[in-house]
Amino acid sequence: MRVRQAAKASGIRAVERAVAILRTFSSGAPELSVSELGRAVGLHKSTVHRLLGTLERTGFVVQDPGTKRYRLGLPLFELGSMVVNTLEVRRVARPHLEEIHRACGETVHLGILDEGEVVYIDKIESTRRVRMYSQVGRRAPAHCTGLGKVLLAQLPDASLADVIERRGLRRFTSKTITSPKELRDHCALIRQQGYALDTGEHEELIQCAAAAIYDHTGKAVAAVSITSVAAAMDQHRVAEHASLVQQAARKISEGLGASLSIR
Amino acid sequence: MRVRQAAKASGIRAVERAVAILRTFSSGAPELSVSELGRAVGLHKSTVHRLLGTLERTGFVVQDPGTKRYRLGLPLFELGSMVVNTLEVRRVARPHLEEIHRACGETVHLGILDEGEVVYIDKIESTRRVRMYSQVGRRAPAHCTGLGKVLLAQLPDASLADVIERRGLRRFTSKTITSPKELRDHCALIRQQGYALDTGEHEELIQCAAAAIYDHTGKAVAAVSITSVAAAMDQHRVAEHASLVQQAARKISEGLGASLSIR
DNA sequence: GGGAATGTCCCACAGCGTGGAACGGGCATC
DNA sequence: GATGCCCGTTCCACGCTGTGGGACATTCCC
Repeated sequence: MRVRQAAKASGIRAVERAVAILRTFSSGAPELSVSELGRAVGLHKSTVHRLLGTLERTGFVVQDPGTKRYRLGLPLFELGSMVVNTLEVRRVARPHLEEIHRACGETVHLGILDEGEVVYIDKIESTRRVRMYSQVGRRAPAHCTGLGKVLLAQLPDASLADVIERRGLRRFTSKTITSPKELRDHCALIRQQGYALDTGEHEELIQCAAAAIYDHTGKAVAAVSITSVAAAMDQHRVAEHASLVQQAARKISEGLGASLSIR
Repeated sequence: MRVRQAAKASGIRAVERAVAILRTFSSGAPELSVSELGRAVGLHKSTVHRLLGTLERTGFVVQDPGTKRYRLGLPLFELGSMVVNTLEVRRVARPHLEEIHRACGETVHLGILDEGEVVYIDKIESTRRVRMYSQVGRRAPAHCTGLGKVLLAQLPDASLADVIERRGLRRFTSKTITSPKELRDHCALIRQQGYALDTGEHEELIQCAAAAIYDHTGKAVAAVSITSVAAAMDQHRVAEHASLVQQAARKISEGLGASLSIR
């Protein structure tokens, strides 16, 4: 047997393996076979089979009787829904996201920072024909997205440095900020102007304006953004979007009990 | 040690226990302590503590550093989102749900049947002041909800009997159908008219019209419903809602490849 | 019809998960 | 301020339980 992890505050192996199996499923590969999973997590197929059997009896995975392949099950969806449904910010923000959407018709996102990455926790789809593709629950890098940058800008210097070190500053387009110093300067600008712009830094044709949401302690807990296709944008629209997200972010922050004086 | 389960095609105990811990979290109790969890699942707190530690390192739970209590973590949300995002019916149905909502302004639900219960997989909130409370990801009984009944009506007799036996026909209001025979007759009516009505059978003042969605094999895979407050309803509105859900359900079914001739 | 890959089942071994006990800290009660 | 209670956490020896190899039937593809 191949040793994968050299101990280090070891957890329960069977549980870790079960989780690893679950996390192997992705949008690109929503259905996997025993053998595929075995290769992916580096385990003997009999071991994987047993783990899958256990997970199936809990409903966390389901096996297609025809193809014998496995998918994730609905109980996971229920647990996952609980996570966001109990996120107060999501509840409070929803009506304001709708208001933004009514005002501009573009895609509106609500996101938080987790482990140095952006996680989309709510979304209203653009009514326009050309749309950006995104999904609630997915992750995106922080250093090249509006939501991410506006949240990074609120981190203490040490935390920002930590994120940069752990996640790196991968280049996605010619506009992507890949130098730590440049990113720090950019964050200072974001703090000063009160919103972040992403001008094709993650995907070439996508623009984005984002503003941070604060809780009652003054901590930035989430951010709201408007995403649009760059071609349709001019200076005026950019300013309008920036203004919309700032207003909404302020109202949501107030809804979370943030005192009016803060920002 | 107390034996909880008398074997029976035993799975991996540690994994089953980990899942049991995760499932102990609920909307009503989104934060739990080691001891609470220990009591809930019937395990020694040191065992629970170790399982939680493992789950924490995978991100499935997070511990509040202050209160020491545990919550479910975002990775669960990600996995759960994947489950619905890969549900084709949800993608196909979304625009039609929006269309219904524009037409009537009421709460619109998309739901499926899982283990004899309704699971809400999408929702558009009513714009009216008085709203029904529901959450995507939650479950509801099938025998007393529009979504549930219209899906039960599509089950083979044996499957319906199985659901009744396993879930029972619990009474929620004076209108709730609690007799198997009555439910079967009611299902026949639903099949005949092509939609189901819930007139306060689950919650006193809530009315609901629902229609089933079929996939390319002709199997009912989901259902769409309009929920409204009973007081505001008259015969005409009921008929309108029934018509709306039927039209939408037909279009969604077509989007899933159901042949036009079926229903 | 052969060959390879698959899913499933079984088994003996020892590695790993187990729960009891013990420790330290926080909180309410007296 | 002392007391007792309950909490979360850590440690450890024991023996149960998860492990992976192997065998088998089946399916798929050359």
